[in-house]
Amino acid sequence: MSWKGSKMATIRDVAQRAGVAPSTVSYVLNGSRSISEETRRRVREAIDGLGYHPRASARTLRSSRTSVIALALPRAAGGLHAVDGRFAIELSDAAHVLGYDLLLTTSQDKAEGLRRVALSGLADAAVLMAVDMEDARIDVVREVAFPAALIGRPADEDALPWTDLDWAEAAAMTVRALAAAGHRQMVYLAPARREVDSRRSYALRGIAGARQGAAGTGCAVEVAHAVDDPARMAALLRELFARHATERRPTALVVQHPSAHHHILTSMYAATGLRVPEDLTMVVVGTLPGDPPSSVLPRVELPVATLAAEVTRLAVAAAEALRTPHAGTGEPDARLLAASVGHLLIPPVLLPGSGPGLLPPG
Amino acid sequence: MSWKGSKMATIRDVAQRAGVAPSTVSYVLNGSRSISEETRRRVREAIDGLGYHPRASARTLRSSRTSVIALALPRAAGGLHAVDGRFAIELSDAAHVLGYDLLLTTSQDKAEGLRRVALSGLADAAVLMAVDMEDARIDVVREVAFPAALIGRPADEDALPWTDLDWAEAAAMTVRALAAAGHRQMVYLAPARREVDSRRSYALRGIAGARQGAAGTGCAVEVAHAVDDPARMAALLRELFARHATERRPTALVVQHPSAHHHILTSMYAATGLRVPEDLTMVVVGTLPGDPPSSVLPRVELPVATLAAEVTRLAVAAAEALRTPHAGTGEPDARLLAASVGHLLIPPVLLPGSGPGLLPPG
DNA sequence: CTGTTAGCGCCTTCAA
DNA sequence: TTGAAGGCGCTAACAG
Repeated sequence: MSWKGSKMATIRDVAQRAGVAPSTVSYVLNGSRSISEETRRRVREAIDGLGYHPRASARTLRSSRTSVIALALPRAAGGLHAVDGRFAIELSDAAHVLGYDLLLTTSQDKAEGLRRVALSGLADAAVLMAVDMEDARIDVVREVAFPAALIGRPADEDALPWTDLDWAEAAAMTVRALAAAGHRQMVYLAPARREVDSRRSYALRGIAGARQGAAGTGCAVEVAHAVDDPARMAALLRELFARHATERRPTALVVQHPSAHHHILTSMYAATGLRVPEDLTMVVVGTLPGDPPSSVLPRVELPVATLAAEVTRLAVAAAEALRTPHAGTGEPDARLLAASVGHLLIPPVLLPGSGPGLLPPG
Repeated sequence: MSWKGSKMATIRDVAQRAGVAPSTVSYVLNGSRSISEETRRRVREAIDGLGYHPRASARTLRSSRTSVIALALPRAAGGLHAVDGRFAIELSDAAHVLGYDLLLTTSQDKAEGLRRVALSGLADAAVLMAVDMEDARIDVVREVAFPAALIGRPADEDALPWTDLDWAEAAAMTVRALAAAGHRQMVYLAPARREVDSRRSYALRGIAGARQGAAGTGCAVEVAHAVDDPARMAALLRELFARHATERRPTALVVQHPSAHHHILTSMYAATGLRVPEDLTMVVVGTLPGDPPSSVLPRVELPVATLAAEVTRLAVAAAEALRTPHAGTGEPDARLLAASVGHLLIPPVLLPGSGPGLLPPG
């Protein structure tokens, strides 16, 4: 078979074996011109016989297409959310569906990895995960005119194509639903303060949505920030729920910190003496689909697979737009890239959970 | 700057601007021969001035090195563990440390993705995650003589280099520690039956270790398999802990299903009326470092970062071994590849957790 | 210490 | 419907 010790077969070996020209083999391979059935069969046979497989580097050098999409993960301090890994895998699947491979780029210092991948032509386009409101990586891809699409809604919505869950509406809808169910006091436990300080889009929009959802309902919504340390989180929960007289104690807790809600759920009783859901209604925003502990609670899921598929589509579209020469000048046009910008804001769905729902305890 | 609309700078542009030969620029770039300080400086200036960056495809075509490592994720039915994504990210970091990028390959049908990546020369080596005792991907990489290393200990330990947590010892050590603390009856909740049916290495070895650990202690260890569905899991917990008379009820639960222990922790009381840790000692095997809900429990952590670093090292070593010509014949030798096989079995550490430890309730 | 040159394997225009 | 030939950008062997 195709033992790698000797030289591997090339397109010329195939041509020779099939008794045709190398170009004919190439055409058979990528079907860009009509080939007689007989020739095609002979070429196919030679390919199978030699175990031939085209070399990606030669293809890319010639055609300047890689069939690779780069994924720029954030990798900020402390930010090792389970959701990042889940996205990586879903994106890999989505890319394969479109005929692409996925290259991981944990961009650490000022998006250096992303810039390197773009400049060295390792990928045709990039997907940027977990964007900040003003993201340095956005400047990088624009500077080097590299096709890219974002998971996350940046402040400048027209700079690049993006897709995102509508976090603001997710939070607002949740707060409104709790208010309608009769809650008067609630706590919105937002992502850790570091996420807010680094202006992560989902965190800021979620908080804004919670405030906006409360407006007009007459509900009091206190916003707090999750902390990583278990002991400090327990202290925070005590502070939030134990400092009030019983009749003024919040009756609902909305958690937007996706990686903290397990911990909250398991430590709530020990920390505050309150049981979920008997003594406290808890709703989670941004859970991963298929997570059993979340499925008992009312929640808004983060549609990871949909987001992955959509952002991949947008990235590929951007790559194609850049490759297509402009009608007038014959050159690929930066404005064309901007014009191809598309958005997709996914409307949140509030799922009931298998528990007693949103009604206040008692 | 380096606007992509026009043609991008090549090594010849740099050479011209610096007044040297293209090869000189190449040598400055990869330092494989001594260059005068003056020349080096001029070349550097030209590179910066033009915003030049070498094209990866040209490099690869010429040198047949990609500086890319492929990661073959399993992607079996239902197997979307949080640990997979976490590994992907840690591996990406580990690869970057060694100067490699990481290409994701969600190998679905009979490792087709992996075979394609190997044959098309997209990567220098592969890392195979979550291997089965007899893994089809092992046959694939051997068939095409592609350098690879495994996360997970296969049945044939000498086929390829691998690294793994010593799951058998982790389970045995846990059971022994519980027995020493005074437990007489315990439950070992192993990974889902599907993991066992597909002969996942960590699952089989964990179960074997639990049994072996029990032998000689006089302890009764019942092995059960986690299930995904919350309702069925609750039923299982009831079955395991509620069917015995109180004095014969198991007093300890060891959970090896890494993605299920959150759910078990949150649903145990509702399902059985037992509280952790007041009424039941619970130990978790294979938790992810930094997971707050796990840190309250006694546990054996899965050292993801270490495993990622080690397996990357092994994969790169395998790639280099294959590239090095055999002393005698001048050809790279398949036996050399086999001889370079290395293993690393990481000894488990039983962490105490922030709770009351291993002592039986009451 | 530096320059010249021959490809690596493939795609694609041009010619038949 | 097919063949011949040039070159994508880079590295490394050979020559000075």
